Amino acid sequence: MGQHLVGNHIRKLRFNHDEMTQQQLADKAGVTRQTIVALEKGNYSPSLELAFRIARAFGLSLEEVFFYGEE
Amino acid sequence: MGQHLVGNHIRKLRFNHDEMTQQQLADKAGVTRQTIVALEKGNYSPSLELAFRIARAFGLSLEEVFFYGEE
DNA sequence: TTTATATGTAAAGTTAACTTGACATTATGT
DNA sequence: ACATAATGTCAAGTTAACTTTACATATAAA
Repeated sequence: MGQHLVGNHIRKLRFNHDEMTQQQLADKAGVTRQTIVALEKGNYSPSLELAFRIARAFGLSLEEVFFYGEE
Repeated sequence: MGQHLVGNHIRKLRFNHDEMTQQQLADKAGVTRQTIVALEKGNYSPSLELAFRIARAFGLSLEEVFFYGEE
């Protein structure tokens, strides 16, 4: 796990976008729900490829979903 | 390795930015030169964290360096 | 009360990102 | 001719992202 400098707004965005559930987002992004849970908890940061798919699921750019360093 | 949907402009950007060498970029991004070589060759796509550090090394946003799908 | 949906958590396994180390090639300069 | 810097490539090892499975809790609806 270590300390992660990458954060995200996934949880917040899920509720702003049709109240998307973890499972729905996972399906759209092509990962398991556990992965979404881990990302929301900040356990680790995603691969760049997954980051793109998640941003795409929200119709947003990478940097609207993920940030480096403190918010 | 697999097929990667994520591409980058690293090699091109290196030459546009002070003709930065692979080693210099690696140092700035905090990885080994082998990692830069692999990324330029498209062997794999970086972690999101590394993607941020590389973009930062160029003073660019993530999506100015990396793209999803065909260019 | 029972059923279904959404979320939380945990642990073991797989895979891909990244490291380490080593050597080859090419070009530039002395 | 020799040295040095930049790049290419290969192989084995480590670690973190991601999967799979499983069970627990909470809420709301029938």
